[in-house]
Amino acid sequence: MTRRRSVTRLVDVAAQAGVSIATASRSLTGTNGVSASVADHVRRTAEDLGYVVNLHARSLAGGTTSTIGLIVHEIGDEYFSEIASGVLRIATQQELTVQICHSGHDPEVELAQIRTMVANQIDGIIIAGSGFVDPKLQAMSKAELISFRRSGGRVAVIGRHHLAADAVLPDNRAGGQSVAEHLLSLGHQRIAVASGPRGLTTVADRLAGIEAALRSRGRRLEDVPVIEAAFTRDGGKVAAAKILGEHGDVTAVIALNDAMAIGVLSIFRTRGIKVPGQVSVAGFGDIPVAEDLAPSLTTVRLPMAKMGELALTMALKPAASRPRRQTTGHSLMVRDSTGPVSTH
Amino acid sequence: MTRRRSVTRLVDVAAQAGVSIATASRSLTGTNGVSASVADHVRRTAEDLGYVVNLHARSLAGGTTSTIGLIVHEIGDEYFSEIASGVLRIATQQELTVQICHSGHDPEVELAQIRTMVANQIDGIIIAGSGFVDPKLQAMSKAELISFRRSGGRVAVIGRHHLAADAVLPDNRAGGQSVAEHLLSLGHQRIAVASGPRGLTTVADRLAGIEAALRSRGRRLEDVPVIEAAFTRDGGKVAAAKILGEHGDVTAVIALNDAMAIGVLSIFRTRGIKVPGQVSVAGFGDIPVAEDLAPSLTTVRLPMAKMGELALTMALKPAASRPRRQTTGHSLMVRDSTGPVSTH
DNA sequence: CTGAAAGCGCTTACAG
DNA sequence: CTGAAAGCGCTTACAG
Repeated sequence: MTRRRSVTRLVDVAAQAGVSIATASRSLTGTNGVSASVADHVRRTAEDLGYVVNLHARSLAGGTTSTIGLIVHEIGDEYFSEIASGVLRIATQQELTVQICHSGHDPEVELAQIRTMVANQIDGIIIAGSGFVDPKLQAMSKAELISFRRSGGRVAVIGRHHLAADAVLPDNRAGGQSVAEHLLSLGHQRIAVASGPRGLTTVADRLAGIEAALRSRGRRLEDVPVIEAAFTRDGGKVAAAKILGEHGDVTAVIALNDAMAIGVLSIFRTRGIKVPGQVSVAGFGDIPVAEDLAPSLTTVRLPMAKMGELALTMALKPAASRPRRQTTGHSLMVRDSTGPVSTH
Repeated sequence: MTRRRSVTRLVDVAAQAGVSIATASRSLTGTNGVSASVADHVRRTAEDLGYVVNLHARSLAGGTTSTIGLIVHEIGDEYFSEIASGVLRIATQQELTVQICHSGHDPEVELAQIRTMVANQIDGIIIAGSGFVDPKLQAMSKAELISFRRSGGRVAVIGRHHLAADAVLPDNRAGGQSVAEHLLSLGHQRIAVASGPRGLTTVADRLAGIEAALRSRGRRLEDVPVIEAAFTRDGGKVAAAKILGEHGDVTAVIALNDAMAIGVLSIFRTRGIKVPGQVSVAGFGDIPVAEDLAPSLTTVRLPMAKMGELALTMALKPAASRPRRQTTGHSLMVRDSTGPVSTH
């Protein structure tokens, strides 16, 4: 954009304080080897002059940036804004700058964003979106991240990726199992799943958990309608409409995230379907509003903000020889949207 | 952090392509004055080598960064994540990097964040939090922004601030008036307000709108209990409890944002208070989930994502001689949480 | 403890 | 159309 007019520079501070720029630099960065009185004087002078260091110059000269990049699918989605909130909490605390961008579930966009971040000499990258079941889709991103790591960059991902990076692993599989078992134990036999794209690892893992629960009762996932739609509220609406149309006999719906569950509840409300009287509905994630829905939503709680904190914390540690994994727990929040299967 | 090992630099590309770094630079930035064939060759070479420009060096040499800063109170709040989503939409489109940070309703934190951004040679700053009624609280921020603008930086704020910057002005006053009139016309005489801190301009403006509606019916704001609490869901709970305890006769509650309204609904549900049968509840903002609450929330719709888009769009335009203001509209979304005053 | 100087990786007048 | 060179504002060996 426009060329910036010159502002106060280190050389101005040094001149004003009557020292060399080397001493001025050391005083301001807190490098030792400067007498306390001189350092103090320089700092005061800088303050008086309203000096702020040019981070680009510092980065170029010193090789550090103190900034980390955060890639989310869509910040308007509460799942990601909670994660982002956790990341920002730690970042503020560590005086780190955070760059944020959308990937929109698109591997090509993700790759472009990673490249931009690398170009920005970012210190670390956190990828918070779901991975893809097909490793080919992220092969380019993977190559980019490997070279980034090789040059000293740090990477942490949230969720299962084929990116060979430190990872925070949400308890998707076990969570899926818990919620399915909950419904099965309430007597539900005809369960449908409002699912996001099965190409996403998040979706695949949650489905795998549901499958495990079914298996333990001698049933198979293949016998359960899994309706794929967008991993959003609108996707939930689409899935709900389809379930109503094609599988009118279901007594329970598991939505694979809370956004979809909200869409399902919305359609059911519109169509006058009683929840949980006629159909039980469960979600996944436990975004803050889940307990304020009516009926309040039974869902699998994942510690989103905590996951953001963990990811950044991992990224700040020196790289290990092999990728670290940190699993989160989950808890099934049983609320009002699920109940025993009605027997009439 | 750690010093980065050297990666492919422009000089490597130039050597490989057999041209000077000046020509290589021009080819890559698309500056004209390079023969098409040479430029093409350089670009291909760069691609082959996986070259990505060092933005810090570019910034230092050229004075541009292509990055903008976004300051929100808290990204976990849907109001701000919607705004951020709008900002990111435009930013992606314009190939701009976005730095994001929390201010947490704290003027000092805000000031520190602004300074960091200025130090980062950011091209533009967007402040999305509410302003403060007391101009003194942001005097330092204002000074910082003025000097930032003087040196070529661009600033846009969302909401009323004493910052003398381009502003997107949410329709807070008119919105407050609309929602109050809605309730008054439903026959409600005893209305309480679940309010955020009155020191925030957002709160003050919404209250002013409510006051205008009351005045037009010959009533005064002073006669209405305005319960101040945190501008969050928890604050809404606190306010609701207080209203129930101290003003048990109210028939309607206006919450000054949707987060507070959700808290109010939550308490009312717990206490078994029928909405809108016993008490009507209205919010402000229309976050996406508002229509999915039960009862669905009557609220003032503000185009949050659009506001984010507008703010960045303004910031990208060359500065005008005097601050521009762009007002948004609002619409009252009448849903199920408000109804006529019960007459028994 | 302090300073002169090299160098980080680019862009952009300036000259040809 | 192309290149040699200066310079952006810092940090950090290297000398003293």
